[in-house]
Amino acid sequence: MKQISSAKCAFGARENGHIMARNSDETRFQQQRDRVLKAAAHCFNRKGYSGTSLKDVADMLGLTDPALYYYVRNKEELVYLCYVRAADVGREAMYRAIAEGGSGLEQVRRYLRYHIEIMVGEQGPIAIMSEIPSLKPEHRDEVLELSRRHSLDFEKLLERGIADGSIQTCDVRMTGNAIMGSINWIPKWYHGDDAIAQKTVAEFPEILSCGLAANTG
Amino acid sequence: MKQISSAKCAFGARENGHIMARNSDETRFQQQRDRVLKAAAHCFNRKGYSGTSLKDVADMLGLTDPALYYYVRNKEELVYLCYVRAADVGREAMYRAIAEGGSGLEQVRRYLRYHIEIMVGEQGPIAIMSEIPSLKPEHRDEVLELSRRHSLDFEKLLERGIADGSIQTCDVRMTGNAIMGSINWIPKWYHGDDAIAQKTVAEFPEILSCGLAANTG
DNA sequence: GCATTATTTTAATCTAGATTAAAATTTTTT
DNA sequence: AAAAAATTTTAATCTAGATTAAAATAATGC
Repeated sequence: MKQISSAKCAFGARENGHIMARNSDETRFQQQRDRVLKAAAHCFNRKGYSGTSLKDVADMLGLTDPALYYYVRNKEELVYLCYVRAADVGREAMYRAIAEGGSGLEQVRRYLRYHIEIMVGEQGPIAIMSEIPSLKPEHRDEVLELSRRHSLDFEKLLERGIADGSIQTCDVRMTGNAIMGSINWIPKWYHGDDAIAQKTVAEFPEILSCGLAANTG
Repeated sequence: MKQISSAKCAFGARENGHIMARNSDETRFQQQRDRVLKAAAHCFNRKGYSGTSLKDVADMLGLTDPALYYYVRNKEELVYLCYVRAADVGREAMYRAIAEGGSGLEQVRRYLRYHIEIMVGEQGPIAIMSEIPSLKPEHRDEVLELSRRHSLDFEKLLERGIADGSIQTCDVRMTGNAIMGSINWIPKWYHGDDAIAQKTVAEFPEILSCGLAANTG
């Protein structure tokens, strides 16, 4: 009985925003839920949304499908949380990149590196946002909003670089679309090979930004 | 009765490769099926795979869902055909670009323009390949093969440009991943606005290739 | 060790939406 | 205009996989 209440409390915490865990039980719950989200992201990226059943996700964790309902209300919410998590890591990467200052171009490069490091690193896999439209309206709107805001933030970064002369004049909207597309597509071809992860982190940020640099001369 | 036979014939033609239509009836059948595939691509891109029912697709065409079974065996085949079509337009764009010759960089630029023109133009919408993993094995393997071959062809193009000095040395695999990701993601943000289509065709190829050009000097 | 709470399981439901069958309509052929 | 073929519809099924209920197990606090 109380477990439902506790679960509800945890859910409430999530729904209300970012309330700190009040005790170690909630922390454990959230840790487990994170494992669920990672497993789900892995399955969604590898088997597609319709191709992954809750059983697939549960199997990865050595659980049985109904156990997942202890952590999420339903499959829709599972997807939703995966997407919120994906948005979070992007925002986090950008936040860190900006906090460290430097020219616009430097910040862009750093953001790219951080975001990519996360996508191919420990914290991954990050779910590709393929099924936003089948989220329920409130969730869909929220994720779209997060996604839109991230794009706008990136465009602001580009504008900053144009303003400080480190980035050449360009259509920031289209440039943003291009670069974000590349990043969002990574999970399509990256499947956990460490060597490729290394290479991606080393090469990708440069590839994505080498066309941006202003001609200094 | 015979209608099934005729449908089978049409299916057989597709399965066997590229047999020309023997009479106008088959042409009409194929035209209608193309309309079905376009409608499906539109729905999949807008509503996600799991979010689009066959009824959604049928509604777009003023049909009823079972009517679609006259054109495709099942939903899986509908997706499969959408993806084959997507692969076709990419191959077609590359073929045209190469046929017109020029330096490696010129060919790359032309390919990008052609492919993008198709994606935001009349022939669109082109389905995003989000659900390859849930295709049945033979279909999945075929689509993956088409996709892989296209990537390799693009990498060859890059290598040609590097060889002839029009493109600066780079990791062609990663560069290909980056550029293809941008292109594949287009349907995520392009939703049929003609003005944006114009802009995309004008800006995108340049954005994607401006980092490639060798420093001539 | 007992009581309480948290977590997971087993065993049923439940349902949207894919699929099929048969009949009706429309088109083409002769 | 009748017959044959092509296309679409209406009316049922059918099923995988999500979801729920209740019970069982494990963990925690006292």
